[in-house]
Amino acid sequence: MDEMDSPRDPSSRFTWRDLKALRDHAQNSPLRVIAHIDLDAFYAQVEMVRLLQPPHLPLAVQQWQGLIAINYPARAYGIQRHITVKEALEKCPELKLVHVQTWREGDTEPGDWEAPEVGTHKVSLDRYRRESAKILGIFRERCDRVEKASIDESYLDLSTLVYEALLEQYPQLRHPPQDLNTPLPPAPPTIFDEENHGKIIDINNSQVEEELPSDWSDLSLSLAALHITSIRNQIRTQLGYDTSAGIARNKMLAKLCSSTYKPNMQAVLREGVEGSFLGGFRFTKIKNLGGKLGAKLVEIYKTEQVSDLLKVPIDDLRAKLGPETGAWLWQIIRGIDNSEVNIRTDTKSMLSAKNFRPCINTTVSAHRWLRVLAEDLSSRLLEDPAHRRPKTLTLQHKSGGGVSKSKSMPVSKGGELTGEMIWGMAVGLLRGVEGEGRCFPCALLAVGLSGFEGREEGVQGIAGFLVKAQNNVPRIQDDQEREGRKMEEGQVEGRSLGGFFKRRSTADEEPTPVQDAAPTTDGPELEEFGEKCERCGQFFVDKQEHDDYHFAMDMVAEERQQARTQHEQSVGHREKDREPAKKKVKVEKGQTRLSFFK
DNA sequence: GTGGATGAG
DNA sequence: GGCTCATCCAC
Repeated sequence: MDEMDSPRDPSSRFTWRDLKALRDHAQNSPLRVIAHIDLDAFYAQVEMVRLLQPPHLPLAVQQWQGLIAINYPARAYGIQRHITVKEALEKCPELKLVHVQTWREGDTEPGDWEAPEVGTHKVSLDRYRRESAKILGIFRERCDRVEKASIDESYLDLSTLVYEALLEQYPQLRHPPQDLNTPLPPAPPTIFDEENHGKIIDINNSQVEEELPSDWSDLSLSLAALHITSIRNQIRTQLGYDTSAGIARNKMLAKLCSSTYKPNMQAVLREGVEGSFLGGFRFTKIKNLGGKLGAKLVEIYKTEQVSDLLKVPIDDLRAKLGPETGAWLWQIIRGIDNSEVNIRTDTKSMLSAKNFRPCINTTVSAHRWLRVLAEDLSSRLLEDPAHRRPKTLTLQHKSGGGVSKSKSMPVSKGGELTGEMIWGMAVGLLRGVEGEGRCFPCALLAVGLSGFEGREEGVQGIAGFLVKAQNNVPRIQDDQEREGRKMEEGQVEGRSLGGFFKRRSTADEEPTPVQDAAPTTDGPELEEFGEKCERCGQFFVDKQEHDDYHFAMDMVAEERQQARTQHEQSVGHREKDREPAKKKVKVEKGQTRLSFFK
């Protein structure tokens, strides 16, 4: 049996250990299956569904005079992101334009104003956040490991699901031998078809079947692709949205994959073609190489092609980029990416910002805008299902000259964090800015909340928190060659040592102990810092600052009342963006064979 | 903990 | 370009 690479060699390239690693969604499992899903022209689709626009009509979402989302029919007219509304209409007079929702001062909720003015309104993305949450809900319903990457993108780790499907479909995999290094039994042939799996990326086309004998890796990808097809169908039938997806060994490849055949399409990157697939890309397309690090690479190596970088020895990369960044790059351009799918879904910070053009020049004006930002934040706070509180509040300020600075302060514990409280704190911080130097003219104000205490979802137990995800670190570290720690060569491990110890089979795993976590320090008996305010019950440290809060609050109280009555008069139509919108439910192909996953 | 940089969408 | 969000680092 010493014959190398015999085409008829029945044994699998994978071992039983690899199969267990798949079950445990280990980051280094060679059978790992990751999907990346994103929504096509997301904001535009949200408006199309809401307004019952037929899918073939051109539509764009507008923010002031710019476009922030353009649906595919509109793109066919050559309408792109950076052109103005005027230019877009010249290219396509029948273009349907929808402005994002906006707030005005005193509004208690954002509205659909036809022609909001940049001087008096602030945009609100709430509608898209809400739709995003619904979509995420479906992902999580169908997959136990979901990472929300942005408002319109998610990663799904399908490893455990695929493992379970494999066992169900191939019972011979249920009985592992003593020695886990034994090769798996031969895999049955895998047939991909575009109807059910999506596009199959094979660089050399027809030869692939010959060059790549089928193995369990193909089966894994196949099962994953079927599941993703089903999930995408669910998104379309329940919510009306088209998505694009990529299915591959890891996050980086999955993401590149999903963008290959947009829109409304998915692609599978088969085992064995990763190299040639990646080699064709400009490396600036790879995550973390789109900015300064990528530019630095271009400068050093005078190329943008991944294929050229493949010729550079690892030592050279490490010498020129620093040991960690160099090692990371060496791996990433070879398709090696062990970064984990991070199952955290609630956001860790919130920011509400407003650019001023032209700049604002008075404290009064600044206070009024802060009020709007604060109201935005407090309403978003209310929608947080976990009802969490931030630890820190930050005020950002950018002067007319472009100099930006930020100030932050702890958020004292207590009752509900209202818009007025947020506003009061922001006003206090602004006062600090004013004290330090030129505050006006002011080009930007932003208020942020961060340090949310996570009553985490707990669905996954604590396993995920024990792993520090050592291996995800691009960075430009010019001078400092701070070696300090080891982290050697290509093999960035970090995980999996405890893997087999910790986890039993998924079937007999005991319910994860969630709620005994520890009462933490939170609680009524906790001693508060500082002094308690007679008026509002808040605890404060800096009396001056807290007085400012009340001062500012009183000052604008009457203006607010005024603004409110104005608002009520002008609110004409405010159709809630409910509208079940049964859009285009056409018969979906490929549903029948997917049921085993459910 | 705070404030700046960087990167992404 | 405007608006969010995340992570890392120096202080």
